[in-house]
Amino acid sequence: MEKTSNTISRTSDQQHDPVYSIGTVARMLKVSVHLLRLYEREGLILPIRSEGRQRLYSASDVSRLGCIISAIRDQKMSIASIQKIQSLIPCWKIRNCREKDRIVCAAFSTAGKACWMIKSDVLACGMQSCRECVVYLRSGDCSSIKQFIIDATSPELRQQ
DNA sequence: CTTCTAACA
DNA sequence: TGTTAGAA
Repeated sequence: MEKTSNTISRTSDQQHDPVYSIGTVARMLKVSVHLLRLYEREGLILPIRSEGRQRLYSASDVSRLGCIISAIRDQKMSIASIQKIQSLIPCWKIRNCREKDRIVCAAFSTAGKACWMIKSDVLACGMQSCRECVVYLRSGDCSSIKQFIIDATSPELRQQ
């Protein structure tokens, strides 16, 4: 079952296929390419790069960006506040990190940055590509992120 | 298309 | 601070 997997299965998944150029995404979301690059620098989005170092976005990247843009535009959230919320996602729970690993993990001890933004060699999960990690992937959908955290963390926390 | 810097509201 | 404009 994919519920217990830490990565999304990769069999020509249309949702996660990186096919859109930055210009295409900018046109789809009605924003400038400059802005999309800023959001990437700030760690809000992780597009992959083609061999020519050009950004490629998937369909889920586009909906993730839609979520971000509406948070900034409509809900008047700042980039920093989005980063703050993302930094509070319990990745150690979601990925079932051991206690002794979590204690020394840079992703756990760093405040204000999401785990996928942290470049450190002391990441407990040892994730190579955070783009394919469930913590990053499932946190992009504003409408289901709370349910995702409930499902992904231990069931004993659910009662009460 | 890319990164970088400067500037606007 | 979010966003845009232009250089190279």
